[in-house]
Amino acid sequence: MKIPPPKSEAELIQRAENLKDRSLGELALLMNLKMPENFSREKGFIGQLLELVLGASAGSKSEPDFQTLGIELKTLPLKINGQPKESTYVSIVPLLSSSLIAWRESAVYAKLRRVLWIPYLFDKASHPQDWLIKAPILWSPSTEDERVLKNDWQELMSMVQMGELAQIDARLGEYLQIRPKGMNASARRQGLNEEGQAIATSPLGFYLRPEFTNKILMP
DNA sequence: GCGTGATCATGG
DNA sequence: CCATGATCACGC
Repeated sequence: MKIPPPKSEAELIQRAENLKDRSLGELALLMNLKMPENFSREKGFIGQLLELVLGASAGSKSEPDFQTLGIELKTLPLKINGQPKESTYVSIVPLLSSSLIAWRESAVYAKLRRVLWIPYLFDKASHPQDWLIKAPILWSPSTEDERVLKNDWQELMSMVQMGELAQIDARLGEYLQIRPKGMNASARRQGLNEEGQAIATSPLGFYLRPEFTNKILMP
């Protein structure tokens, strides 16, 4: 079952709204996919299932999922109280960007300028096939959201570019944080030290804090 | 091997 | 309980 990409934002929204109150098992059946035996391993399954169902196209590229529409797709697991259960991965942290990057030219902005959020109820008490999809939210950051995101991004990227990797941890950033993003703790990438020399470091990613995605759910 | 899709697992 | 740091599968 191959779903073509949506031709317009309106078509994408309509598709997404048709998924409301449906279960993950239904969608997997529709796409002729088997639900994973071990969900704690295939962690990306739900995101990939929704990409397929909605006709997303970017694959593993560093671009928004719906390239021609400029829209990023994000699934968002909710606790039973309706609040986000986890942070949301945005993109890899560029460790070797030699020149200064403008916020609006960044991968983070490219992905966050317009996001289709698909929330779903993550409930450990039931099987993932019974988890329900909630109403989609097509979102763009408000002026104030963008101000904070840009500020976080600039402060964190400044540290990366100044070679202050040792001082970066997940406590920095109001909405946007940096955390490891690799196969495991021994994964290595090339970064810079304070002298501008190449050093080995962990691969890092930008993540949105759950406090922020909760504001998106309850504007 | 790297980036995307993310969630897991433990300490405090 | 929850955030931080660690981890897993897949496509290319």
